[in-house]
Amino acid sequence: MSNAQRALHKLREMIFAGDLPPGSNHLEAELATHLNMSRTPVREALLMLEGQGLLTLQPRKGVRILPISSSDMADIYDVLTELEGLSAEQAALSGHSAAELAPLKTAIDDMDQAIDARDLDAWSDADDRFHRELVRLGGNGRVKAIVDMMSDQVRRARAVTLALRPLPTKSNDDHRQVFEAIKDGKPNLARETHRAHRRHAKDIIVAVLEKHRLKFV
Amino acid sequence: MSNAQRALHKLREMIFAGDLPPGSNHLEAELATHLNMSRTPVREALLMLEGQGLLTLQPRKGVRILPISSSDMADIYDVLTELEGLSAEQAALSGHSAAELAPLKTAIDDMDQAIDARDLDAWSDADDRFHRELVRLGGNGRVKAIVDMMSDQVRRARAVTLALRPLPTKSNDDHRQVFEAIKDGKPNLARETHRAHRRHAKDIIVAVLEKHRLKFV
DNA sequence: GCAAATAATAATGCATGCATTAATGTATGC
DNA sequence: GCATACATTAATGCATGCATTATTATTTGC
Repeated sequence: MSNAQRALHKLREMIFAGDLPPGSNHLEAELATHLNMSRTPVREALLMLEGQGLLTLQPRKGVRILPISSSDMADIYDVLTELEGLSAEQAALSGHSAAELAPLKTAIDDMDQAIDARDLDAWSDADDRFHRELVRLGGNGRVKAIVDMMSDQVRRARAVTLALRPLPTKSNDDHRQVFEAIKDGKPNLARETHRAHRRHAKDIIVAVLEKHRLKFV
Repeated sequence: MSNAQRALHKLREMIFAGDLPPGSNHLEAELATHLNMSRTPVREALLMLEGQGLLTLQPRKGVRILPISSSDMADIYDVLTELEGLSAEQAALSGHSAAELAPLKTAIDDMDQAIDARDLDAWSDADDRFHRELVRLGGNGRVKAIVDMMSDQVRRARAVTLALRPLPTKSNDDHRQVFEAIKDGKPNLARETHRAHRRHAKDIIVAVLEKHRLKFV
């Protein structure tokens, strides 16, 4: 694995772990020293992360980790609503076998378990799996790439919001309905059910972000 | 303007002009010589273009300009259908003034003129303007960024397909209906009308690409 | 004559150093 | 005392060169 790849992964980790918090600035040289390599591969990694919307390179001001406002999150959820809705529709149209749908089912069951156990991390992990699997079943590579990027942003915001909101006990009913619609080959139902699910999730997370926006820089 | 920026723009031009055709391979050093700069800024530009899905960097094989298959184009149009549909909906919800909607109207009128004059380039240009303006009116920055990227790919494919298909005399009726729905504040109508328009366009371009896929590498 | 091993070639990945340029601090004139 | 000009500082942007590594060519053994 190249140094640039290593830098990319490490910097992503640092961003998601909060070592590089939203709104903070960092010099290329600092990051290079920290990563124990020269500026060249670090710069390459930073350019890629800029393309992914996680930061911007500001000449002479350093690398700025982009904050996520509530309106950013609204935009992101709107995109997710459309593209995951499309994925649900396409998945229902594809006539996937029970075996192919198994990971989706597993994710839903895991969420149930996590809710019973009041385990936020486990729930969050299973929720991610559900949405990733849904998009995979949709079979559109571009959608997958876009949703992955947007999900990164959601994950960053979730680091703040998850502790601030109740366990989403109800959302798994939605997931199960989407699953059934896909299994039964009902594209329109799958699509609209999932869209409604995402719109609801958007309202919740945007409200939480608005309420606690002072915590964001 | 930095050399890296210049390289980015120049390489994009070369790709869209067909100087770097889909499927072709090129060495970093060659490109750097051609652009009259060192490999470093060229490499930075290439990394950005890789992020935009126009090419891939293959160690020791050179830069490969990505070909566009008919199934790629189907995926891309599906994304455009959803996100532009969302934009039309949001634009209709925003209560834009006649002045704000003027560029959209102008683009439609220009397409009419281009059709009368049998001017494919002018039509293509006005069509781009219409879609870009629609997305701008939608007011979602993420949607705009994604649609811009996908539109680049459509433009690359269009370089091949435009000469192969008849002037889209009918499509301007669709555009006008979308415009009216936005002006009249009918989000659902705007959304569904535009979605139908894009689905139709998808069928046409995919059919053309399938028929002439041998021309693509 | 063919296969495998080895050598030669060539392109990338990265470290390094320097020139450029923006930002900050200092001094000078009014 | 304030504003403007100048000097200083520091970070980036980029050129350069080299080490690494994959590919190709060559050789050698069978």
